[in-house]
Amino acid sequence: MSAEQEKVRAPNIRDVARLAGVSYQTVSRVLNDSPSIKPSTRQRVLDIIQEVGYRPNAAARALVTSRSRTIGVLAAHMAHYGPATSVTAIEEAAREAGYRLSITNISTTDYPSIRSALDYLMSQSIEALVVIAPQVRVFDAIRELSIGVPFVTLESSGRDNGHSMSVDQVLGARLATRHLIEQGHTEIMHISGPQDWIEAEARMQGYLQEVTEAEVRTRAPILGDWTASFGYRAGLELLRFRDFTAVFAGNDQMALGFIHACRELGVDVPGDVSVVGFDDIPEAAHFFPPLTTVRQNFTEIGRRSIELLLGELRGGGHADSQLIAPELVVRQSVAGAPS
Amino acid sequence: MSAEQEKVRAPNIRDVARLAGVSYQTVSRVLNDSPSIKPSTRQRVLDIIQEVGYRPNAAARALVTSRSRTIGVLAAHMAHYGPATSVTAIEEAAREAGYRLSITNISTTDYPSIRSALDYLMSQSIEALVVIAPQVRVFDAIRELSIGVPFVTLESSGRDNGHSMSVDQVLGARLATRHLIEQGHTEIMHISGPQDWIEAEARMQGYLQEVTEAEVRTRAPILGDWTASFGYRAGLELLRFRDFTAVFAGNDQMALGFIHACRELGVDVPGDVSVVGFDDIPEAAHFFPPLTTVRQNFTEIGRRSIELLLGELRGGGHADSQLIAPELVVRQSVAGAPS
DNA sequence: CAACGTCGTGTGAACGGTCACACGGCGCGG
DNA sequence: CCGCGCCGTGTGACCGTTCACACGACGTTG
Repeated sequence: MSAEQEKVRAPNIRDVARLAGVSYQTVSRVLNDSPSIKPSTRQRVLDIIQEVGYRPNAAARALVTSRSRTIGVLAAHMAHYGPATSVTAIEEAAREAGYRLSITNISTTDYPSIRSALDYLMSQSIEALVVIAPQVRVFDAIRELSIGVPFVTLESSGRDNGHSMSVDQVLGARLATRHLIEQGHTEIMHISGPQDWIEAEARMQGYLQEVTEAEVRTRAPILGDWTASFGYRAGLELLRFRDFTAVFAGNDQMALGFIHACRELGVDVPGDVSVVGFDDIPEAAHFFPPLTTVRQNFTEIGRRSIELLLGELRGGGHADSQLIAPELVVRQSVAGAPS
Repeated sequence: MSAEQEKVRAPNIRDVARLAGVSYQTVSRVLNDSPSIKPSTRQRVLDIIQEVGYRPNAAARALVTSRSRTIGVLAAHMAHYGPATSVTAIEEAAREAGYRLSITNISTTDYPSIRSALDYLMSQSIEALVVIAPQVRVFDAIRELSIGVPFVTLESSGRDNGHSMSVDQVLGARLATRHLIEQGHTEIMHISGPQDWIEAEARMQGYLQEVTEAEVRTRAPILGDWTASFGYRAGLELLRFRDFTAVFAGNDQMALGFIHACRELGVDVPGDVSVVGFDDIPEAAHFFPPLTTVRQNFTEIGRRSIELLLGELRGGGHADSQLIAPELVVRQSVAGAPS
């Protein structure tokens, strides 16, 4: 009976105006802090707003200004560490700038599913789009559907379309591979991510570049799926022929799985085989052995992607792609090549 | 010059109506598939819609119906495995039901920050709210701010407010502890999560209950922060006195860190000390040793929370809290107590 | 002292939909 | 043959805000 808010319409701008003894336009001006308004009037309006708990209606605003103040996020595997971390940063930056986010996750990357996700976002009249779905297919879809809003793609280095914001995957992979080579390894396997992921491809390129440059024998990478389980199974398979002394895994999870397989087969890491991962997930420092890996700053990526988008939204001129440098984190999963 | 869409206003419902030779109301009826409409008319309208690429304007709809079709999500630590997984499921379920999500993440759980997050969501006139921020404080804030929409809290078992949807944390903790006891352990440490997390508290309760029931000596749990690093440091500290033979960690990460410490100090897991975790993150199966842990189905939680909210939104009568059973996953980090 | 710019404020229309209601035509029962 | 109900469709109002423009008062300038 006390808090029985029986269909009491929320106060609108005219209610506030009436109570403050001004016109609705004046209230609107206060809301959008327009310069020419008498301080005393402003204060009076502000007081009333506070008093009645007035909240501007976002829908009405969006309707009349035709600006939704919404940024769409299209993510694949949003639950993974990297994307999730970036999304968090994106959300924070967007909120700070007065934008809201509309996130959608795609579980499969087939064309219809991308299309439907994009449709879903467009139907909310997003003003900009962030894509964290680093599959080649997604980019094709975006180009093809030619969405009419500024967009930025995360984690898509190498595929420079003028709208990307990513850690330099190629460089990261080179760092990892070079580290292995510097330790004297000449037989280096690469367990890659899925072929259609741009990140996976870029890391593979980096590996390949470094390996050929150092005139070390190139080996055909094996294509995984990012999971620890795959790393484990791949390890079991690979270790039947001990014709390598080091492994560069496409991410930390696969590295973990691989190490698991090593242990099960009595192969010592790093004694017999050295391993380096990619991402530096928070757990990597506590793997056994603590994993040498390549750190990417996902937060930075997220933050800067919104910055870029916002700039484009305001300024007009669209900013260029940016590449963020990754960092090799040396721990204990790499040793010199056994003789 | 080709795709130069110079400020061409998107087609609206009246444009479609004109082109189809009907009134705008008829188009509206087609959109909301109202029953009484001649099939031929409907088809004609549909064709035009397709042809001109008409998209109903969500803002206009929201304005007139005063239904935003938006569900708010308030998350703490959205980048963590559990929340991220739940959010993914929530997103999918919501989208399927024609709702969109507005997600906001809080990094600190002080009152102002919760309040501002809630404000942010309310200003978007969300129709319902999902809270994945299992701190006591958050609940108090919600109650106090008495948001006028149905809400559900995830991961808050034990704190039954009639709106929760969670895995039974107490049961999970009992399962874990009992498993240890059944293996003959009588000196069991518990590394808990932060005290103000409801989950942490519930797991501690479960541990305490089981331990007292089995008439095993109770030990004061140590309060951690969920991170692997904490588990590691705690391990280093704890292992100075080897007065326990088993550890129940509040989550898998802390278990990992603890095991890391063990290894560094030459303590064998599970030979000298048994360890069980909580969550069953995908990596847990590949830890060394593979971690015995308690699995919670985060996807199920997310899915069902939306189901509950949707029911309340449609039906009216609000559903009860639900508890989902966790599952003990036995791997290799637990052995019998050393004599 | 008239003309003019500036300040602070108000008025009408528009944004793109839905809702409530009205309306003509047609089949059917009394 | 008239009245009634139903089917399919149209008309006006309204949701809550901003935009374009107008307007009165006042101070300044020629």
